[in-house]
Amino acid sequence: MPEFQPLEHAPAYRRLSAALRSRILDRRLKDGDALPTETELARQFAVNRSTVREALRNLESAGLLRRRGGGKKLYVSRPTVAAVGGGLREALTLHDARFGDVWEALRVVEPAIAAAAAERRDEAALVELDDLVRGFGQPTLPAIEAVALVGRFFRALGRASGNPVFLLANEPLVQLVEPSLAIIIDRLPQARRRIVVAQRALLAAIGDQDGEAASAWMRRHIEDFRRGFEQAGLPMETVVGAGS
Amino acid sequence: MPEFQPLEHAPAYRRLSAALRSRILDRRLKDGDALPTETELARQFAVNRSTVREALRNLESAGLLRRRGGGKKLYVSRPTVAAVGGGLREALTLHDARFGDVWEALRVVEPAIAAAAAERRDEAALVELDDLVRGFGQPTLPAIEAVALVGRFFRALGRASGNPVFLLANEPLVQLVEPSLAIIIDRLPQARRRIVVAQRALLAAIGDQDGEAASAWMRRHIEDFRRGFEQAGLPMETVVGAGS
DNA sequence: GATTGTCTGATTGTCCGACAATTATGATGC
DNA sequence: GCATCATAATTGTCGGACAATCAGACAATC
Repeated sequence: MPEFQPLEHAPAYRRLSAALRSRILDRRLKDGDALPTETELARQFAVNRSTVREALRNLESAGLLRRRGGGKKLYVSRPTVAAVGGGLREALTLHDARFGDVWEALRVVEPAIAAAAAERRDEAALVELDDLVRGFGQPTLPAIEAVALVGRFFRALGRASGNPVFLLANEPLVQLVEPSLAIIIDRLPQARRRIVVAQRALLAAIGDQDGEAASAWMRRHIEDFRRGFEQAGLPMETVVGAGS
Repeated sequence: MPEFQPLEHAPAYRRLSAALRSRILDRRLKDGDALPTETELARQFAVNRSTVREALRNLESAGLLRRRGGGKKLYVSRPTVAAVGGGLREALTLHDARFGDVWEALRVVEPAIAAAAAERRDEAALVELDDLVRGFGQPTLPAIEAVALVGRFFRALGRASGNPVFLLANEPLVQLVEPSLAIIIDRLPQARRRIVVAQRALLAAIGDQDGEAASAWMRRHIEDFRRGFEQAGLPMETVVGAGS
């Protein structure tokens, strides 16, 4: 005998946010559209303004609504890559992802991203990557900024891949790996040089639209990263995001 | 001269949710802990209960707080895989991810998951996979349920991989692919047989802890999937999630 | 003893009304 | 046309209110 399902009596603020969410997902509310005022929404849905506000907070944190530059109006928006990636990073942190887990994913995903970027890159992406590689090459760069540049390099690769799925998968990995990378760059003097070499080789392969070479170099780059991690005295079982 | 940053006067509900969020992330509030009542929170943070509620809605939709089985109390929780994956699916839908993009990611990620699952699977995972394969083998199964079983097969693989990063990367892909799979199973009579063959081979490889074989079969399985998609008359440029 | 009914207090969901601070809007002057 | 300013509209936050319902204690019933 099948068990009964608990009958659902969703509170109004959730029904309301679901209603707005579905209107956004089916594009009846497009990216960039301004939402009516809270009072107006309250009138249309026949609920109190407080209820409307709870529903809005719900959608806001999902990245479906956003405030533009200090204004008060809410606009429909697509979740930004950074926001979605941040949520994923949070989730992974709370699920006790270890560095080894992240690295395993990096090893799988990044070579594919590099290959796709090589095959689909345009001129603008090439220029951006070149700038970043050049910037990282400067030996006087503080560690913090060096790490940030590596992050931007990986993100630029993600964009150059032209695949939004890669873009979104890439982001949390980069976010999770940045703190570890800071430690490595801080402790291992040779780390920077190895990164420079890899980045230059990647840039060349991408310039040649040689996906195979890009993928191979990225594989090497990621392997290097693991070695650096271990040489810096950090075990692969380290839980990522523990320090943040 | 660097430009001035707009000074941040974040509204109270956002500061409050940030405060709670950081307490959850640094484990001062652990998974499973019950939150104080809204009135008590309002007292402690010296804000109005309405403000507290807006902050809570914020965390609730991020999956950091959850209500347990019909109760009223809120408990700290880790975002579920399904919830995070759903958010990712939403984001990808709004970013106009095409089937080809999803497929490209599948081709990269799933073989790696299969290999990891083969190497790290335990008995329980093996039994579960066997059940699912057996269930899918029944020829009288309605299409809807067949699709659901395929989804559960992929999810079980993700769990068996023992890598939370894979688990979370897997989920949105499965969610995005399920509708397409339904169409394929509906239109192509041979689809089921090919899936059964692939699942059986995967199960065997995983039982043998043969990561190489599991990876190879999964690659074939995913290639099959693309062929099925095209034979069903759907172009790879189809925007996924357009119909939902 | 286990289940069911009843009471009581606490808590959530929702509403109403209010007001200061800030932003949008429209009129005004150049 | 463009800058300036007064005015209206909107958000953020507050206080209080009340019905619904949930948790726990206790009594009644089988």
